[in-house]
Amino acid sequence: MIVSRETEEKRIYTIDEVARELGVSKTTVSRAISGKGRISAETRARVKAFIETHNYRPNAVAKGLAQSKTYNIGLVLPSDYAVSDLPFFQKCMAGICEMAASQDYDVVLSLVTEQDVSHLKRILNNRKVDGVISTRTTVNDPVISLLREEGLPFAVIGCCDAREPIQVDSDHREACRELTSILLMKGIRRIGLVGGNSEHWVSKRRLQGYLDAHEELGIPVAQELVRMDQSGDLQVGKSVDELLELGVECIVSMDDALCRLVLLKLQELHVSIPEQVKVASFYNSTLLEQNLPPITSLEFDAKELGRTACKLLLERMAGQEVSNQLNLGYQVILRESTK
Amino acid sequence: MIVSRETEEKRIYTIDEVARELGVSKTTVSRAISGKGRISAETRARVKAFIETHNYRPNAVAKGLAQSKTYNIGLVLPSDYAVSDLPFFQKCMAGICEMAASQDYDVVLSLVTEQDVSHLKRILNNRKVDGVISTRTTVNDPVISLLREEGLPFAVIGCCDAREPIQVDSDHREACRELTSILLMKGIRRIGLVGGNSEHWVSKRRLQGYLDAHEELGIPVAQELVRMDQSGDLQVGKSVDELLELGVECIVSMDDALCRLVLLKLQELHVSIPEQVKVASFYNSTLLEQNLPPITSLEFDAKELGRTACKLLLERMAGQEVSNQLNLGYQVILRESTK
DNA sequence: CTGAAAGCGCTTACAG
DNA sequence: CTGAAAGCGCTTACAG
Repeated sequence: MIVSRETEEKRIYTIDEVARELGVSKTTVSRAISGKGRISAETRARVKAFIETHNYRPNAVAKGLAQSKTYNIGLVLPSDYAVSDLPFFQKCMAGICEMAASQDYDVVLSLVTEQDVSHLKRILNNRKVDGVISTRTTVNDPVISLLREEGLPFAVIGCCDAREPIQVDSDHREACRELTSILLMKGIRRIGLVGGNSEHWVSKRRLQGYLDAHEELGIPVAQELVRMDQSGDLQVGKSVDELLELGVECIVSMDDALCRLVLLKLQELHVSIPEQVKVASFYNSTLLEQNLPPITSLEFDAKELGRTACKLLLERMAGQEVSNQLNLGYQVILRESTK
Repeated sequence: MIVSRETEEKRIYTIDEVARELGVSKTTVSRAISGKGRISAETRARVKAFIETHNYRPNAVAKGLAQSKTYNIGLVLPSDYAVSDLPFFQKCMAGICEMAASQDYDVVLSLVTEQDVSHLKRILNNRKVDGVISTRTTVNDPVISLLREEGLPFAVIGCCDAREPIQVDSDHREACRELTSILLMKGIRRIGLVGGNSEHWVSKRRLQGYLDAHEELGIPVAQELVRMDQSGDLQVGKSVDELLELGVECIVSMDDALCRLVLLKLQELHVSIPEQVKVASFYNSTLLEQNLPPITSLEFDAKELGRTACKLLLERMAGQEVSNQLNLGYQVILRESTK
């Protein structure tokens, strides 16, 4: 007897104590729980029953140490992203957590900026994770450099230069190409493009899709209609002014926050949508939900991106061969704003 | 010699190997690193130097096991929150991560809903965390029940019934009381209140502040102007219609998402702000940034809430006595929408 | 000031 | 099918 009756409920057993109580070795208890190694059905049942009624909960950290695993994966989030991106990251996070939990892995958070990846460094130094998922990639991404140096398995949601990392992404190039094509085929010629940080891979890919669509249809691109590296209401407002001057027929924004700024400016100028100018955006987030008129948008399944990235990462961590690149689909949602 | 020259760079040492290389015991190495126990300055310097040049990084998991700690705290986030709340949670998260990292703790994510707290249960069962921070509280909060049962130290950002948990919050009652007072003292009498889930403590507190302000000034509350449990554009739109019918002079929304719906409806009805109806909101998030006219709002320092909750939790985990309740400040930002 | 040894709570060859 | 023992990589009384 190890504990008094009164405290039995709250007692946290160790595997040693369980073994002693049952009169077996801890090897046996371990096997009954893990399912590894031969063990008689009867013994297993006895152990399982005891564990159940006495609420024995194996210490995952100790288990990890014995197996040289942490059962943690690191999740790198940019701490400097815009509000409009939040729903995207939130959904990624949900997908990642779900998949990780299904294999009894936990998710350790690391917030970084492009200037400061020290938080991730700390986690890697402490060896608190068996793998890492990063949720945004930039050109010369310091997170990726760090991860490659470390030699830890990792996945990115997005893409990067290197070949080894697992890269899961929506096909932004193709999505933007299709959206642009549709607009061009409607006879809309002067399509303005309002984009964010051109050092983000995702921006580059989208721009490429926009250019591809024009090339395919043999329609020359008017470079002055392409406005990258936009941020803030003043800059976007100015760009909208200039685009209107240039006779733009449609303004495609690379994210919903930019689109919101475009919409505010158009409203201020009393430009009616879609009569005078058509509008399209990305992400289809709640930020633009309920807008009048409803806004044409691309949609990506962020949760599925998270799930997939996590699944592939776990497989690679388990030593399986996994494909390095995977593009998930997207949807074009046509609404009144481009009618 | 343990390793060949070529692989030396990448070699991950154990404390045992470091000790052997230096010809000291691992006790000594441990002491040199932790600073605990007596050790000669010279020995310490020698150990430190070796560690530095050979890139020895103590295994935090093993350290944790030896100390019966995990060096992790759990962060419970509702996975079902609205977009407008995201910046708030994001900032909390940043504050928590920052404070945790400063004490070499990591943050393990747990996404739950009011219906499903199984993810948190898993983490508690695995004993992967030494303490927990929850970022939203509801009446009969299942997260809090679980945490109290478990007997783990925890903090909430928000408030709850129990007395033991650490509760860090903005003073929502007082904030809403002050905002309402200001409006009442401007001579505005019929103030509509559009609120969210009335089972959320934060909603209750705000409502109380609204009522208090009226009572203090001896102004009767028109119950029909109070609209709790609002969500979705249809319901909010209908409430706005009805409030206007009732001759409302100002509409206070309990969060920026609700306020956005109110604004959309007012715009649709061509009601001008602030001439015909005044408008105020909470959070002062980017969701309403750039709105014309600018919206009067309360502001809370979410990052500081996160920092503080984490700091108090870490202190309690270290066995210190800490105050259970702490209210942080807020700001009232008066803008054109209530002119 | 320093070290040998036990311990944190598990897993897993190895032997029987 | 089962168990004794070594090991995962640390910390920490205890003794010297």
